[in-house]
Amino acid sequence: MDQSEKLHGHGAIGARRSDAIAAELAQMIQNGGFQEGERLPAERDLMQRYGVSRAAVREAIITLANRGLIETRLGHRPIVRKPDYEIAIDKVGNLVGHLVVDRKGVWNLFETRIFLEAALARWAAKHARRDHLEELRAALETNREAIGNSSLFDQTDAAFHAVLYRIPGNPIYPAIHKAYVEWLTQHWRSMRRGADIDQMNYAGHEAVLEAILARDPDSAEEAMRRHLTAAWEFVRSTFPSSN
Amino acid sequence: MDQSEKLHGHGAIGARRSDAIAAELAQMIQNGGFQEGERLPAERDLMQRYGVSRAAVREAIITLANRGLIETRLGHRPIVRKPDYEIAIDKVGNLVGHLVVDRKGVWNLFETRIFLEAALARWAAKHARRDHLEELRAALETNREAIGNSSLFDQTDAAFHAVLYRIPGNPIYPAIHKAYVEWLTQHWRSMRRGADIDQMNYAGHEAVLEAILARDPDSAEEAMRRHLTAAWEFVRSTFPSSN
DNA sequence: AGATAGATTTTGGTCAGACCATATGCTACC
DNA sequence: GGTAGCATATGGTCTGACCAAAATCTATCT
Repeated sequence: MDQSEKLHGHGAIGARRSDAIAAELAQMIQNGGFQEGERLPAERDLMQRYGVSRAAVREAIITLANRGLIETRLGHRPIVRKPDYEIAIDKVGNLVGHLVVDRKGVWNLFETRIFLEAALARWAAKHARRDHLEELRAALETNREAIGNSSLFDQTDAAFHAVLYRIPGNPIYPAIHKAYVEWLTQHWRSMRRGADIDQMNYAGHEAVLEAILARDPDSAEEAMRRHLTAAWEFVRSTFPSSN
Repeated sequence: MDQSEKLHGHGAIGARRSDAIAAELAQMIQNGGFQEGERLPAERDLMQRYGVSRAAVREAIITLANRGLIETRLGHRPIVRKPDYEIAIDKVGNLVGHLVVDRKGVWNLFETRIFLEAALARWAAKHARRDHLEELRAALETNREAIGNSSLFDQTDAAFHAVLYRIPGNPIYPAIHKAYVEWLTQHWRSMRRGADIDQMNYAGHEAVLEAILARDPDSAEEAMRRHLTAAWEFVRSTFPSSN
């Protein structure tokens, strides 16, 4: 197949040559034409292969790099990467950052978290295996020991919730959890608080776990909703009243 | 602030100048330094403002365009855009394409859909307002009339589910629904089927609505799970047995 | 022979200047 | 006053060059 012919051929108005090249390379990466870790041809090779200038090739390379499909380093040929769910969801953050700056945007996001975690708690109450329950117990204990140490508490807090995201066994859920933590955390990192707040959050976790252990989906969902709604009250208080 | 100074200063190894410029412009867009619809300065202006070559400016521009923060047209200065949730999620589709090609990847995605819609059905049964119920009724009726017309049925099918995504009043849910439809549809578009399949899916919708109207969350969730699980059986059958 | 240090080559990052295609806007003519 | 045509602005592309970092090769030393 003559690639340059093909690329020059379809004269979609306004379409950059680099876009066509990027699309072509992206498809080759997705279809296995390039394996993970493999190195892409050098820019000077690609410009010959596609019959375009180096600028066009570079613009395509940069597009792929922005998508996370390749890694670029000075002096190196680009390395092929195949982003997983976490990386993919991470990229969304860059796009919607402006939607999550005001109180309403953060609330929309937080509301989906409450909704999802309530459903996860319900799921755990119905389907969690014994090893999952043990994980939850251990995470709760670690969380209890961190009461009073703000940064450590946050860490163990997230770890407790993370277990719930792992229980369904679908890699998409942990990726979503990571996104929640990264996007939402920055909004309450600056919060001053004492051990009493930690104590309250710990109590919330405890209630959730108790309901799960009792195999009571309704209570588990309710406990999680109560816990996260209470947490939201503090996030909300950190926002300027105008927004 | 002397931008060129700043940009040349932090010599983070491997960092492209265009990345720094893109980040700077992206922040100005998000912070309202540029309003939606406004036009960015010309490339030749930006190269002077940042003290870099036009290639560097162009690479930054292309990065922003890929993120959907600006629109570029030949002969036009770039136009500032602020992507909403739907556009953002759209962009992710490019990234996870390779994760949604084999059966396992599609199942992971479909499983989250079952999980989410089951929770949405539960929510609707508990909180749907009268106008929501009326919307559901109307959507179901339209869906019934489309039985036998495959493409029209798919359309009204999606429309019925879309109502459920709208009920919580959070714009993130409809965006997710759009993503599901776009990412998953292509895997069963090619499916041959008769009116009997439409009839089955319609019956599923009907059962869901009945449970919601009866304000029975458990039944609503159960009906939705049954409906989507049945739908999955057909998607699954379209995959090569090897994957 | 193997390891190490230095020279050469590869390769991405940047710059400069030019030309083309398209959109915009001005100007002169009707 | 409206319209056609010309000048201008602007994005898209090309060519060729230079720099910096990494990789590779080579010669030297142990």
